[in-house]
Amino acid sequence: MENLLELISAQVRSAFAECGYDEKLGGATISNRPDLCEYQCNGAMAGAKLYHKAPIAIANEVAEKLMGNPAFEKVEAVAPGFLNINIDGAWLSKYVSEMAKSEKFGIPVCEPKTIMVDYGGPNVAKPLHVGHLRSAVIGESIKRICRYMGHNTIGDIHLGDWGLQMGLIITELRERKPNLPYFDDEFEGEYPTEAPFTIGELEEIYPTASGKSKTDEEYKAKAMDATFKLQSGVRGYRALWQHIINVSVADLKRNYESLNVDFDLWKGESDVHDLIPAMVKYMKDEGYAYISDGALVVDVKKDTDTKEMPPCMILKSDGASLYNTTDLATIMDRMEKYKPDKLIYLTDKRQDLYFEQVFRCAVKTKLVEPETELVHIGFGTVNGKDGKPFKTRDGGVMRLEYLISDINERMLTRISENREMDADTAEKISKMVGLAAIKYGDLSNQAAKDYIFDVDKFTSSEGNTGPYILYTIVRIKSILNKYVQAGGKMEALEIQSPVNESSKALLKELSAFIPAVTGAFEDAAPHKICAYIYNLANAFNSFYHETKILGEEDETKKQGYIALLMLCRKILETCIDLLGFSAPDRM
RNA sequence: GUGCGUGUAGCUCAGCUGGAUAGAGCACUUGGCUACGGACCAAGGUGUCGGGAGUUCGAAUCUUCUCACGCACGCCA
Repeated sequence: MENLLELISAQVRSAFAECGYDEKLGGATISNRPDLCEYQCNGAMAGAKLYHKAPIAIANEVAEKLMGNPAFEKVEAVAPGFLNINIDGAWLSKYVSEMAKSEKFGIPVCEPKTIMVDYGGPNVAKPLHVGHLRSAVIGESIKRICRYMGHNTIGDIHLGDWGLQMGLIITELRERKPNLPYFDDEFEGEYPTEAPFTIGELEEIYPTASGKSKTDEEYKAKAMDATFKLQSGVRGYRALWQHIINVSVADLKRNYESLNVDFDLWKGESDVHDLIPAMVKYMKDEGYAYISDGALVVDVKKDTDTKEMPPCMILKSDGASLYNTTDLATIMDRMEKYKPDKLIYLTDKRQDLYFEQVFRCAVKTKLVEPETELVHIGFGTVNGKDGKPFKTRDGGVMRLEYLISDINERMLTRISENREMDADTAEKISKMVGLAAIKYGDLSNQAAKDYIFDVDKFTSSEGNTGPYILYTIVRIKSILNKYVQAGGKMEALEIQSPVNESSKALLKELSAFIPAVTGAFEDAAPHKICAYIYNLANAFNSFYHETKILGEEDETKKQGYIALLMLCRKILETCIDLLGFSAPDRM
């Protein structure tokens, strides 16, 4: 379906053309003066210069042509040359009614592309903390938006499961349990299927080992040796590594599940380890890579650069691979296996320059097709109320798990204050509302900016918050429920023409669904969906307070309201699903 | 030093492909359920859009200079 603004613009454009002006002038926008009109077109003012005519004269001519157009209730030319438009109620309701019957509310069918979203990026054996929140939450939403638009979308977690960190863990394990068969070079039997540690131990082992390596040179050397042995395939080390992955991934899955985040692929850095030698050889053979200060690099400078652009490093001077190497090998692997048209990465914005280098390198070395889109979405920091990075009270790193349970507890208290329900249900609902609070709090901000994680604000049901959106949905569900219980039918209901200002306002908001979602997709900006549903929820609540719905005696009108509510609920639910959370039946 | 980002109401944030009087929410004040969820709704005041200059009929938005803060700038990820 065509977006409503486009339909309006099309009418205005042809009016401009009929008057002998460039039709490009006819673009309409939502009015920024809702007290004067609903939609506006400013083309007459832009046209004044082109045609050496007073803008108001042009506007008058165009307005004249649009008079009597069934789509409009009012079109007037206002000094100095604005075209003020009000849409016809019946025409609008017909449009919205059409939306309600269309697949995906009329989102235009696109030519499907393959899009890979690389997000999450946790390291194994390390607990998730606040820093992991944004990548997961924003990435999940972008993935869902791409998918909803009709693209073949693949989410990959891109685990940090290779390198020195693994060597550190193995070293520390060896210190503690030297008698394990994994460390016995003579051992030729089957290794145990059970891991010799729990997730709790693992989470403690890594920081301990990391701390030791910073002060103890000998220990560090051991860790590097262990890393080397692991990477060269020593059997016991590989078996131990597999245990670490298994234990850790099981825990990660549980954590991501509680965030309603799921990945299609659980690939990691280790998956491309074997591809590196061939890739390096290729880059050398084709003359892309050369030695500089001992390291192997690819130049990625461009003539148009206004800034310094360091080369992209492929191998360190000791010959070891690094972050760049695995990322490039991953790109190569993805191109081969999935042939993506677009790759989207979500990381901290401090990696902007890094990704620019990697992308340029991938293009230059032809790892990707010239038309492959490479996008890095760098997000800002999660800060506390003091504007500094979010910490626990004692200044430590905040574990994501604790952050979530804090919020859930708060929601649980709120629910118990307001409703009577059994403990299990209350807990379940508090988790749903808590998740909405966290995700909406994050997603309603522009990704690139830092934001303040304000627990009081996020969990409040007043203002632009997740709980407010959920409350609105729950309210609609409750009304619809009552309607059904009273024997009302849900089928073949037609949305009727607006009866008052608030119902027209609601219809207008509903009609803005298509541009809201397509806009969020094009800019990879979930906050646009938040802004949209906040407006929609407001419009619904105003309508609700002004209109008697179930008490309406005119049956046609009443059914029209129910149809309106059903659409409103579906659109809200669709949108929060795109954001990555869902609404309970009660709260 | 070079580059990137940010700066909008007391606070948290929208708006940034130029348009009319710069918007929300919170906080503050007041009003509203014998109609469907009052976790709601309605009404009210708040601004050198960091500052200067320029382009334009018209600038928060574009250009340029400048200030403040943050970040990144080859062997970390």
